[in-house]
Amino acid sequence: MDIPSKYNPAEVEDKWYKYWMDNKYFHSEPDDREPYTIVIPPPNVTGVLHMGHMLNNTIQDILVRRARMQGKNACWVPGTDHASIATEAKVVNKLKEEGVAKTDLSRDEFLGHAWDWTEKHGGIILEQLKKLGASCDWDRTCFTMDDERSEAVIDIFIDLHKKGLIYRGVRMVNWDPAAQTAVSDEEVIYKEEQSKLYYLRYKVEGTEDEWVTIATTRPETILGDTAVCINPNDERFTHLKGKKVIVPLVNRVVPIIEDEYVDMEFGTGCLKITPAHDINDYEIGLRHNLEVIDIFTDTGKLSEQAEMFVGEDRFEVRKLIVPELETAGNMVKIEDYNNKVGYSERTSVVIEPKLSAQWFLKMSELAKPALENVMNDEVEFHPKKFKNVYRHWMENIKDWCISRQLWWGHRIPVFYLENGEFVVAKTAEEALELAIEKTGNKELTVENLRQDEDVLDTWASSWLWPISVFNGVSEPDNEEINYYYPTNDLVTGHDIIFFWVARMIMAGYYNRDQFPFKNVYFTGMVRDKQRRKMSKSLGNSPDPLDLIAQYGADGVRIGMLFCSPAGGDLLFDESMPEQGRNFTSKIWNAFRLVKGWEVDENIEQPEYAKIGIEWFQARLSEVVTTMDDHFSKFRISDALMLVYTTVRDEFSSWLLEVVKPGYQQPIDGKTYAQVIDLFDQVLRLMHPFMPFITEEIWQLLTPRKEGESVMVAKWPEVKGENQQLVADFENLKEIISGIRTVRKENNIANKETLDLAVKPDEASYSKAFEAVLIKMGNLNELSIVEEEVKGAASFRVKASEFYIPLGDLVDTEAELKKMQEELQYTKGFLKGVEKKLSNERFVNNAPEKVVAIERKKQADAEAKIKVLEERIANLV
RNA sequence: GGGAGUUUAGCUCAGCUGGUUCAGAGCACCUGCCUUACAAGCAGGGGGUCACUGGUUCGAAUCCAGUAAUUCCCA
Repeated sequence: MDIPSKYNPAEVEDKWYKYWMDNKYFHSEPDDREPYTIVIPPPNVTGVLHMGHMLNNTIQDILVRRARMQGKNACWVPGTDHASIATEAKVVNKLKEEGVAKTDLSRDEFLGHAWDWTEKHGGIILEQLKKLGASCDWDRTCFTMDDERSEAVIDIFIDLHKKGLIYRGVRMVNWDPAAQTAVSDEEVIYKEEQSKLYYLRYKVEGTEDEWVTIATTRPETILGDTAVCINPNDERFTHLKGKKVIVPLVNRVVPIIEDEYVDMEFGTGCLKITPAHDINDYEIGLRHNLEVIDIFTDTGKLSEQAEMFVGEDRFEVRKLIVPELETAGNMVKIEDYNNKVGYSERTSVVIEPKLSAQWFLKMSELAKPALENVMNDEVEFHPKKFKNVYRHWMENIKDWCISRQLWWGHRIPVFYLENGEFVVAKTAEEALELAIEKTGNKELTVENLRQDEDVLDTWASSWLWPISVFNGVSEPDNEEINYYYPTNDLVTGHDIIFFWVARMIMAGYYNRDQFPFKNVYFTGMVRDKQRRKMSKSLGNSPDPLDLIAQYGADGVRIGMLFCSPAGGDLLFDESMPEQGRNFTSKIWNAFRLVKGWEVDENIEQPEYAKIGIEWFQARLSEVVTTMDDHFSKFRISDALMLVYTTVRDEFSSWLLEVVKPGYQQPIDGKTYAQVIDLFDQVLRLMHPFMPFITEEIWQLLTPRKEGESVMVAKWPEVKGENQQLVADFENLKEIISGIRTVRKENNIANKETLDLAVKPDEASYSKAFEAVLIKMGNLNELSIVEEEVKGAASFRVKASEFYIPLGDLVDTEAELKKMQEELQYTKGFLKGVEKKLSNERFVNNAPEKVVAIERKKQADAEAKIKVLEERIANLV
């Protein structure tokens, strides 16, 4: 076999991905095996793969591949969401560039363009996930706006409305003037900004020169003022009670009202009230029955109601109104001021609080089981700390504004009659029936009904995702939903815990009285080395596909995970995939070594090989146990680190070096077969993390049948456990390490053989390992002695002593110094132990096991001190 | 303003029920080595007042209180 000296991921990856697809290994159908299910957090249909997706999907793939190897019926459902606002914004922009305004198009025409866009760009991201090795069941790919998913959204709307949980109300919403839609509280990002605080004075009605000064950051909103408010407890303003003031410029007379909301410390203690454009003012307005004057249009320009600057942009007006106020004598002063301004997450324009009629979903009842079952760990969060965050949000939950003033999305299934009443129905025809029933007017036609223009929030479809991908909303008793639901694990960023995770849990309990997933694994954010978020505008985000091309998918996958503790941020740096790639090289070279051996079936298995293999099998069992433990606790990066060190240290540096035949010598058949088997086991452990290289090597390691694959091979089981063997081997490693140190300190090359004399202590020296010791130490002779050896370098492992005769070379001074230091340290150590043991309360109160350990430490230290003291005495 | 988290080696972080190998890992650094699979490597090595102050305990990185720094979420 001709094995290339360098592993070439580009050649290998596409080949095996195709092989897996051709063999339908990713595909799942319900059967009698235990299911293991993950639904993908659907990425935006028009998005491209970024580093966050890489992390997220790598983790999902690891979980799903391992489950598959454990014999479960693993099903990872992929898909995308339609991202109402973001996609519509992109389509609007594209049309604009072509000289077409959205307002020139009919709804259907616009949706045609949106679907074109979706078909052109949608799915790119899923194709990119294939490059990463994602083992999704692509036959199940879903889209939040495909027929089944759309039906689910409409059905659930109708159902929730029937149960009285959906209502229409006029509320202050977060208005995005660019997208011209309401957005949820979660979609508003507050940023601290340097702005100005304007002090304006309003003349008191009926006085010549009496004024009231207020402070505001938004002077343009005075045009919508309908009151000035003072705190009833504020003695400074007692004289103003019951009076009226004149709003500057527009000269509207408005009342001075009293409300304890006003902070007496802030500004002047007087507050202007603009009920249409501030949530707090709105609530005060309701309490005091104030007029509401909406001075903005949906695009953020001044409306007719403003009376001035009509048609000008809101920020332009802020500049224009200041000189006007100065001229009119109303401007008292302007101060610098830091305040927080809300921006739309989608369009990055300043959010305008605006009154409008919207559809809301009542949350309090839905939240109850969702909160309870997270707090009692029915649904487990990893890491646990997110339970706090979740609880806080759930306990203060507000109704969810689910309507969006957009066209791209699920149109609200509400049909208005001409008299303003409405019916809720799946289709216009059904709506007509209901309308006739409601009005008793048989003359009604579809023409008399008008469907609500708005669509539903994207999350109103995403929250059904774990159910709707199995069509479990519209057909709640179908075979698939019964088999795959609830799903096992959800892997997602902690930034969408409210948007999505919380709402999915609510939907799960509402629809099926069952959690949607057992575990939620929250990943951190991928940031750059300076802890900045990866973003397009900063240009600090590498293109994942470039990274894959450069380092291989396996290298990128494990590179990302090396530094990715659960829930912690990941500080990405190119050295990470580089380290990942280096590790793939390491494995490749180990493979080349093994496959390069010539096998001779006539040779007996050497003792060293027999022991080395027994040891590694025992050690591997420990590793499997620890791995399973790590996975059960979602310590994915710990699991990876364990694989990494096992391959590099235990497998390559110890096992392979131990069994390796001499230069140009053949290896015996038994050892070879056993090493191949152990290599196979190791590849299986590595496979979920690095699927491609493990498949390549696994296929080349030994002849395989068509259709076999490491990805469906059995996950290694614990066998050949032997704690004593592993512990003894650790002593052996220390001895060999001691020999290496002696070589180094005395400049003795590795190829020069040495003699070693051992003054053994039973507990720390096992004769069974001598064959390995001779080989790994490159020893000429190994002898057991009862007395110390003079003229030799020495070292100790536990209470065993080792001598390497060096004749004249030995530096007695240095030896002595070394031993004195060792003695001093051990004495100090012993002192600490003795202090503990002489404390009666320790001996009486501590568990027996702990005391026994201390006694053992004491005995070991005493033995070592004795050895050292004798040796020093003889040297002096 | 309210709440939560974090603080352990130069960096990023583990440290699980207080007790062994409790002060660890990876990276970075330093020293050897082109040794026969691997220099994208191997063999070694140095480095920490576990933020600070107190408390509980036979025993604290670990539990409690306070202080400081810092991050995030919410308003």
